[in-house]
Amino acid sequence: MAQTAAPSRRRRTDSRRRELLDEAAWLFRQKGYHATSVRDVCSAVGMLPGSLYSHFASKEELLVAVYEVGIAEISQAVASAVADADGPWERFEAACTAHLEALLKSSDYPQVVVRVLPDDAPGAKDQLVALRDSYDAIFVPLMTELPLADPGADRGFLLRLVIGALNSTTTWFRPMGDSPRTIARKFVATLREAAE
Amino acid sequence: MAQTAAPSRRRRTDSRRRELLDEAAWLFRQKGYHATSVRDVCSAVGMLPGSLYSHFASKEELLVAVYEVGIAEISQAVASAVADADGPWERFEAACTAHLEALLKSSDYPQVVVRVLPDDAPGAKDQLVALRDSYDAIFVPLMTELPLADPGADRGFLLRLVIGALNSTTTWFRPMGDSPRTIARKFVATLREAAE
DNA sequence: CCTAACGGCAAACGACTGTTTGTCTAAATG
DNA sequence: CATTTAGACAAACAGTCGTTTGCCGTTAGG
Repeated sequence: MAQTAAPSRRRRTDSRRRELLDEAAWLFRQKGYHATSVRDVCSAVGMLPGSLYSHFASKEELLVAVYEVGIAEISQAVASAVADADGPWERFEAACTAHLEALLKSSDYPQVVVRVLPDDAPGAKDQLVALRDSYDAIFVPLMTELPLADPGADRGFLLRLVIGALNSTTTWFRPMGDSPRTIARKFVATLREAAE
Repeated sequence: MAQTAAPSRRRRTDSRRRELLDEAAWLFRQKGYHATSVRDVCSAVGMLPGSLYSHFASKEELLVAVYEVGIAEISQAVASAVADADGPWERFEAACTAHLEALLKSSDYPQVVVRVLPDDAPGAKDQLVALRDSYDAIFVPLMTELPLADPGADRGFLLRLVIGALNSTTTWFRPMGDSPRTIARKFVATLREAAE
């Protein structure tokens, strides 16, 4: 018996907050954290710079909020893709496909997580690192269940290289080239031949 | 009959210029381009901010100079390592080893090339992109001569993933863990099993 | 209906940004 | 020895940064 009727007030301010988040995600992805000013974000949504502080306590907290959405989006995409796949390699490929699609299509949020390093916001570094780690944790069981040619292979080592390779696609990906799904298929095929 | 005797004056100013470059490389690698101010660099070498402009026309030109050293260092390391190796896979592994050692040991310069994106300095973007491309070109022949299981594999695609994976090591590499040489060996071994 | 709360505006805060200027000093050149 | 040259200093430039403050209008809750 908490909030029975959704307050329309809350809804209106939330939409304004969401506008700020969307614009911040776009700008952070495009120009990076330091090259994006609070004034850039606010003017893009038709707001004065001081008004942002009604929604976020600081620029760093704004970044954390964008990070949270980005991690949530890509985590959910990967988790549900994995749930629909059978077999270790199939789950792994499903995860890679979902990862790339979340990163390269639709939303700006996940790309912010890749582009903006935790060190860029020293005051929020711990939160950003924790968010990144929470995502990596999704991949860990997928890697450990993978039947590799060398069962004693360093899975943590492979995991970091895999995620590094996947994230590097943001540098060179072009919509007219291979689709994210195709990239993931080629990528996993290469690794799979090594394992069996 | 140009400069017969090396002027000690020139040497003195060059060493000062080198100090600025070294400190800029350290700071750019550590905090990024935008988070590093001209005052940071100058005060680290005991200089006033305006004096930097006796050596570099702008902050962006300073970045370009650091980039050039970084590209030169890693290019030379890879090229000479490749020259000493026989066989396509051996050359490829030698290149990866040299790449990682140049990136993870000794110098700060190559890491700046990985961390600072060309978009961070819009006025120098073309120069920075050209420098990056000149390095990638070293790897192209190594990839094309690689005897892969699928001879029709997309070599350019693989090249980008390989470099992305190698560069991602800067995020998680710790000196107490695997050495750059060991990382390169494990990495190439995984790929090689896939190819033969 | 009243009142408390809140989003947003307007304006300014001090700190810091990259860069320019004019002057001084010391070393290299003829 | 006289002259040129250039690195460094000192000081300031105009602009931008993230953030704070006081106020106003609207709106939700009692």
